[in-house]
Amino acid sequence: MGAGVTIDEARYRIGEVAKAAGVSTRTLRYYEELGLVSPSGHSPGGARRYSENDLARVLRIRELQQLVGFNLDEIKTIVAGEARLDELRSEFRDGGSPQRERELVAEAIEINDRLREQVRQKVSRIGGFLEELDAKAVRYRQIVEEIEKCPAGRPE
Amino acid sequence: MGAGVTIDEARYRIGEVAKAAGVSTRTLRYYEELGLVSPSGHSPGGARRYSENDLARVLRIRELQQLVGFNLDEIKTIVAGEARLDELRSEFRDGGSPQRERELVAEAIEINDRLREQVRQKVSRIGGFLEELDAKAVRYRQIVEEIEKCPAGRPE
DNA sequence: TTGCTCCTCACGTCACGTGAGGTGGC
DNA sequence: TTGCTCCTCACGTCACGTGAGGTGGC
Repeated sequence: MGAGVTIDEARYRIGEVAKAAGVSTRTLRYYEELGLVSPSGHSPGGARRYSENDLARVLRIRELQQLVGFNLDEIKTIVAGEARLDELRSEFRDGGSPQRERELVAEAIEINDRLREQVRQKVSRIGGFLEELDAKAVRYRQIVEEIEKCPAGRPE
Repeated sequence: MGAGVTIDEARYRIGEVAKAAGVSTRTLRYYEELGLVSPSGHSPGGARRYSENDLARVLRIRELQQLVGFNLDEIKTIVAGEARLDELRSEFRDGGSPQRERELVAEAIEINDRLREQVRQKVSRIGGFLEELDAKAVRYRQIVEEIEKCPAGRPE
């Protein structure tokens, strides 16, 4: 059922995807084991072949993992929601039921808003941390100046 | 040798420190095992007693771990450098050799600057990610509007 | 044919989580 | 004395790292 044409060709080897995403091949196989990203195809000999879309998924997973700090189980839920949204896009072009469209977009908005809130908090926390480091840098420079001014020790 | 007076009293139980730092008691014992933070004292019965300073160390470790993404081995190096700087402060007040002071401050500045650079990069990356999420949020809202405008399906 | 990359086990590691079984402190 | 918290093993888990030993593709 539906069009079986492969729009996004699977031509990247696992090592190429690993390098592009900054992960190990072991990591990609582990993600596949967990059902997070599977190669869109295989070579006749059984080697994994990834598509451009597969690589994008891996990059997305890394962002959620390293920048937001989700574990792979939470990430699985999020990317599943986003995959549903991709389905929606096809349905939308094919003129699916507007009722269902509304539902799916509402769901996507909810996922995205929750994510935004968490990332905003993270940005704020790490921004505060950076300010502390900057303040420290200023203080250190002042200490250096003080040492230079009285080279023979401290005047009580 | 030196003053043996405990300036910073060790009066917090492990559970209190754990709660205040948002970690488990297991985590605190693990940090101790690695030589990252040890309780400043013990009860007669052998229970750990932490000082205000110990808690600050734990919070510091968490920042470096969660916000910057260092592993515990890297963190050990950093906090060791900062501990040396605390030594410097005592030495400085006691009027130590200005030569040695200069060296230690220079070292502290280097550690701090490296840290700042990494955090800055992180801030920039996560900031970009947040912008993407914001853009997505706008797009989703536009899609909702479009659906509302043509409730009978898509024209063409 | 020679390298290089790929494959599947499978054990190791880091940063803890989670009981098991027992003792301490207001 | 009753809870609650603490103690030390010690095995489990998550997200991979790291070979072992063998096959595939330009």
